[in-house]
Amino acid sequence: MKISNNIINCKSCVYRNLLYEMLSDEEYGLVNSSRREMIFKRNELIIQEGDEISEFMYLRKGLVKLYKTNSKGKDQILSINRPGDFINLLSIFSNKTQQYSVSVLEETHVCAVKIDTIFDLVKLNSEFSIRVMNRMSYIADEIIHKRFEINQRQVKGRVAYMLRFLAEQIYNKNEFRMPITRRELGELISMTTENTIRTMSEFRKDGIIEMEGKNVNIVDFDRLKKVCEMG
Amino acid sequence: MKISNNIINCKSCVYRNLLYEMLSDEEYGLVNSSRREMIFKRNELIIQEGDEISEFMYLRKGLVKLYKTNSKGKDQILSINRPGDFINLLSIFSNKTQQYSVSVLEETHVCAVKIDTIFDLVKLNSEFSIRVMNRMSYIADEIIHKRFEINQRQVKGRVAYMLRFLAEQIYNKNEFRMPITRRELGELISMTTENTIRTMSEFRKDGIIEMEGKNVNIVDFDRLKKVCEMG
DNA sequence: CGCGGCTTTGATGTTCATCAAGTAAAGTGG
DNA sequence: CCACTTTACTTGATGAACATCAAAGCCGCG
Repeated sequence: MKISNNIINCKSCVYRNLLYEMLSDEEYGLVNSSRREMIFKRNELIIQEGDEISEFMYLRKGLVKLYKTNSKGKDQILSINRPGDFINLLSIFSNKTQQYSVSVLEETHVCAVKIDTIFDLVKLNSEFSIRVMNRMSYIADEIIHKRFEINQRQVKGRVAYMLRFLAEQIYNKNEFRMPITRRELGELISMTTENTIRTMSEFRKDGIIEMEGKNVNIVDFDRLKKVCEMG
Repeated sequence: MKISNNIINCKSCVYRNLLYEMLSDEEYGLVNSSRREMIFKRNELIIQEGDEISEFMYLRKGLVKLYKTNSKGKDQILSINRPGDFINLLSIFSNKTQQYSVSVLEETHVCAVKIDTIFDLVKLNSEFSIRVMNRMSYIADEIIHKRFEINQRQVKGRVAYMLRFLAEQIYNKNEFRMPITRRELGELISMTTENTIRTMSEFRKDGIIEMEGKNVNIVDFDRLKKVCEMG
């Protein structure tokens, strides 16, 4: 991780609209003065489960995974998040410690604002409160919904679901470079690395995808959809 | 469902402390004037997934299940909730429609407050906002945490986990009447009814529990714990 | 260039879902 | 309130789905 020297003007930041647009200049000054900006490289840890929560963090750019480690040392990935997802928002208001770890899949720019500043803003500006609640609600619903979808499928359906997710929601393309290893893909859909790979190989043999290392091209999207919907 | 005639004085309500304690008398009057109270019997539906959200609802008394129905008509239970858990809180601030269904396991008293009143209160009272966020955060974390714990276990561990949950968190006793059917227990831990029953029968044969119909008595709690922790 | 982590495939066994079939309990309508 | 119908509960047999173990090639990085 390195502290960003080249601090980007917040006026041009997408979050100015998403979260801060209703703040007065004075209120926004509070954010800015308690804000720091960081850049993380792939595999770096942004948040460690169990750490004390002192800042509210959000992604300006990049891709991260949100996960928990169980007592046997195995990780379970809860979600993959992009800018707009407030990565520690869920725990911030009920816990003193982080409930999930967050690490970096693709180079990520993070803004961190002192948690006390967020509380101050909630007190000062009710529109801001509503926005925060809206984002919390949205993230919680999304995580729960995704786990629900994954849970009711078996292996083929799960892999298909995640490939669709990556193509449709992350990259908006049928061809992309997988941001996660096969093991991580397994951790995301609750199956072993071997079966994850086997299933992807099967999709390739069936002509649903092309695949070379981390590069994936979904050549028969309709059939992928069908597998995803069937099971 | 019937509308409660015998409206209980809110001053004596546990939620006066949990959620409303910082409201002024005037603010509290807003709640009261837009509030209605209902009583539901077992198996009645309080909230239907997809319905429009017009009220914020919370349990005064009782036990409910929160669930989603998949495209094949199968239910998956997300959580079992008691008073203090705000049953549609999670979706309220990001969705126009309910994301989960809620139905009754044990006779339940519900208070419903118009959603607009909640928004008004958020605007009027920032302490109230913080409380709402705290509860949202807590519920989301709890649902996600439970699914995480269930997911990493296999059948025996899952059943053991749920029996512990019922004994420790719902009834505070080793002997209780199961509030859910075997099928519902299966829906809660993502396994078939048959295997759920088989596993419970096994626990009985092994002398971990006694069981007669819906009545369960955990006679060897240490061993149940061990099964729960092992797998 | 060598070491560790990632990827891949095959063989094997375990876990679990499904099907079947019967008993028990609970709800429903005359 | 009893006959009837439906839903819940239970056990066994079977096979499918999946985890585990093993072995080997590959890739990237210090």
